[in-house]
Amino acid sequence: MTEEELMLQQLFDEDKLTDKQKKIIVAAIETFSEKGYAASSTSEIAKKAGVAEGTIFRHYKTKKELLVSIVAPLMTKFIAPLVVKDFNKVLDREFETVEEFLRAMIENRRDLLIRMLPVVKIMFQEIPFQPELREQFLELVVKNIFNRVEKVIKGYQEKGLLIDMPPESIARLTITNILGFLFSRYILFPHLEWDDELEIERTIQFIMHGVGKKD
Amino acid sequence: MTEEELMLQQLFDEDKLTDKQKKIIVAAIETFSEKGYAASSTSEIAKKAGVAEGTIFRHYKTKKELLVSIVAPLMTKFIAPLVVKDFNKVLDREFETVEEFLRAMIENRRDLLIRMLPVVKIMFQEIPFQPELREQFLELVVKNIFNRVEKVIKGYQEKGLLIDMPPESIARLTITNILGFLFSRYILFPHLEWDDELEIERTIQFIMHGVGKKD
Amino acid sequence: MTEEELMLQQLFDEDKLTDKQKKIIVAAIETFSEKGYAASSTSEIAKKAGVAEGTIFRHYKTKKELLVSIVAPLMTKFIAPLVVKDFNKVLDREFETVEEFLRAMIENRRDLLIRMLPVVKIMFQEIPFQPELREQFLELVVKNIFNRVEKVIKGYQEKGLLIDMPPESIARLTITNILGFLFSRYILFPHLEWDDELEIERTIQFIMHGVGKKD
Amino acid sequence: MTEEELMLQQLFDEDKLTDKQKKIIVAAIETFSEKGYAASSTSEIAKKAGVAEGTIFRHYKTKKELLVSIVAPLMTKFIAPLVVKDFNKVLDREFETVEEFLRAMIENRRDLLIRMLPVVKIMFQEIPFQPELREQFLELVVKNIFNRVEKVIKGYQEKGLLIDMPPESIARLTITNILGFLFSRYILFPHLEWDDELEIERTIQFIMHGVGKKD
DNA sequence: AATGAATGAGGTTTCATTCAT
DNA sequence: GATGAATGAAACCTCATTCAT
Repeated sequence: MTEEELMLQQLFDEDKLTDKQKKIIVAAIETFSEKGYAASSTSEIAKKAGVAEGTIFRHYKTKKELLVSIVAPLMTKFIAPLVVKDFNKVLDREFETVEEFLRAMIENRRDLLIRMLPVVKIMFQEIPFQPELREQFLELVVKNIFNRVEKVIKGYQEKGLLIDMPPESIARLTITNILGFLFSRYILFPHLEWDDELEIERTIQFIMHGVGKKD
Repeated sequence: MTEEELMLQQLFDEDKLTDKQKKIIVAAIETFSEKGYAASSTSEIAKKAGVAEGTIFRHYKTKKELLVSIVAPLMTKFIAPLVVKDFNKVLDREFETVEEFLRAMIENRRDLLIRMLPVVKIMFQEIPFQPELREQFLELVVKNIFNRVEKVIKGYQEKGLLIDMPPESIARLTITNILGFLFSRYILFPHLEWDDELEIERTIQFIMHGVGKKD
Repeated sequence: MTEEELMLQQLFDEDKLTDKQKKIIVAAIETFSEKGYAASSTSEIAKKAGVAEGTIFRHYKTKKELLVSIVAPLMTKFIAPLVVKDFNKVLDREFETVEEFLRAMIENRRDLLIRMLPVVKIMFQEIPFQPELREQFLELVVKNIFNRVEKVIKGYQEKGLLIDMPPESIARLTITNILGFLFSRYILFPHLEWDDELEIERTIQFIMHGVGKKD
Repeated sequence: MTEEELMLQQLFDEDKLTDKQKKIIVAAIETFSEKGYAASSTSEIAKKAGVAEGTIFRHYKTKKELLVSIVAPLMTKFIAPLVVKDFNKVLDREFETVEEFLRAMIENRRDLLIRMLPVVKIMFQEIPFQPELREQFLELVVKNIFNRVEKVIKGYQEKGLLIDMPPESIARLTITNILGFLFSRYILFPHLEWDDELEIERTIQFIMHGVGKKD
């Protein structure tokens, strides 16, 4: 419960939520994440939250609104550091090498992603089926991240630190590897033993140098 | 319809399916893929297939059996070339470089994956929620592929064509990038314009050399 | 039950209704008529019909569709004799006086209206709230009846048997009195004692001569 | 709002209503009239009134009490002039002809009826379903009006101004026509164009002389 | 083999009403 | 007096599954 409240703080601290609302959100996240949105029943969520079923619908007009209200804040939270003014200037100054930049970004967002893992899971599960989520995701995350990240990539390309592949491809491949690691690590095979720091290092190394032997 | 029948041939040719069964499977694949398993109703599938609701349950005892009967064959089909005897010897002889091997593997399985895309989508959507599927997937695909692929990787490492990272990490990173491309290309953003051949080339290049400039 | 089935025969004989469907309709008519559409629950109707609640929704997609499917046939049935070809010619020949015509019309439709009384009640209760019913009513009943009746009225006016008031006003006033009688007789005060033949005679007399004393 | 307040003054001036109560009543009348009592929700009324849901139940114990508190005053208001002492003497002196009497009565109550139309609509809609209202209506309106009106009719019959039909029939037919006009005019087809004065004249003419040509 | 009417459990949502603040 | 969060019963409706034909 403590951990869930911490997670809620991260996602929802700005809103003033009543006690019951918090319980509903925690229960909904847990249920959606375990069984998927469509297979979760509001009655089950209500029971798990210790709340009358009607209470859910007093706060969220529909079940889908409950879903969106859970997933949407994650998106804005996730891109938060990217919408800080003068983002790239800061980056240029702070990180001399791409490795440092990658390591900082991964560290920076990893905590959030891990803590939000159930919500992240819900988000990726439902994006293919919920047009609202898809639009929000494209609007908030894809446009923002890709725009900003492409600028950063161009900067490093001009410094001669990255190859001349189109920035959007570099962005796609890089993000794929970061999410792919997290996905394997925390969603597909969480029960295997992982040396996180080592795997992150390997992922960064892979992104930078591939797996081919330089000779 | 012709395309769907072709797809069925690929997946189900060994079974003798009646005409109605084929229609049911085609309709189920389409519906599960569009709306997800839990959000698809058997009545909708029956309507789309042009059969009576009862007919579905004559062939598949439950809705879940219908799901499994659709997804399971894909897994065996997918790993088919890997279970051929002397798989790695064949590989060793045929491919002198890792690039060639990767290109061949991607080309070889890509057609199947793309043609089966709706089924692939269903598979990945439902694996987290259906223990039966998860077990089958781990047993058939993960163990088989990783075992075999690790052997191949070791072979190339001995030839000095791959870096000394542990084989399972190389496998993970490589597969992540291939699936990551297919996922972005066909599931997340199928409506964007893609130059497939080019992106595959870039993915292979990325796997081999990363994005850092060699100097 | 026998009477309800007779009523159903009148209203629905052309459709092939299953046994359960008939029971649903009978129960729905009874319930809607007693409590009003909005205050009737589908579960109550199902219980009264001796049917599972789901069965109602197999035949009628929504509760409103059930309402419409009950009321709509009444409208077409009611105007049936008016859409017979050469309606007015027949009338002209058969009835020399307006009184005879009125008496014939009242007799002719009265049976139907009385037998259908619960449905008639439902219809008038719901027309103000259900746009679908209102439109159907205007389209089928008002346009048809008024058009035809106005022709008849003009015929009698040309013969010098009716005063020169505009036909639509004569129609409105006449219909008002017929329905007003039936409404008072069967809906407002059914428990009072009525001499039907006498009241009909008085209503006709009233329509023809008013209540003012001719001197 | 001004018009609604005027209407409220007419109906409710004797009670000391708080500001919120007035808003609740106005909102309830509007909602009940538009959608019917059973299909109106207290939450919608509260929203429309700009008060909290609980506030309604502070003033009216149940939803039905709210209904009754709206409709009941109309009944007493409506029969007000009829319960004035020496009603018929006054009438006898003032109106030499039945036409004048009818015209005066219609004019006199028409304003009230039109202004109160939403409440009238509610009243007629709900009388068949609410025993309380039905009893009140029978007690206050029917008995009072019929008793008094029959006396008036007998007076005119003795003067030789009305035919010898039983007074209750004359009353029924007359009232039918007046209400029938108002019902058609304001409830069934309010959107059609009407020449009110003309229709009233025709209704009076019809009541007095019918539609048969005197020859 | 195929149908489709029927089921009843369970889904989401609405609602009148209560009560702590 | 007023609020509005909370309730839980009941509303409408959906659905996987069964079974007589």
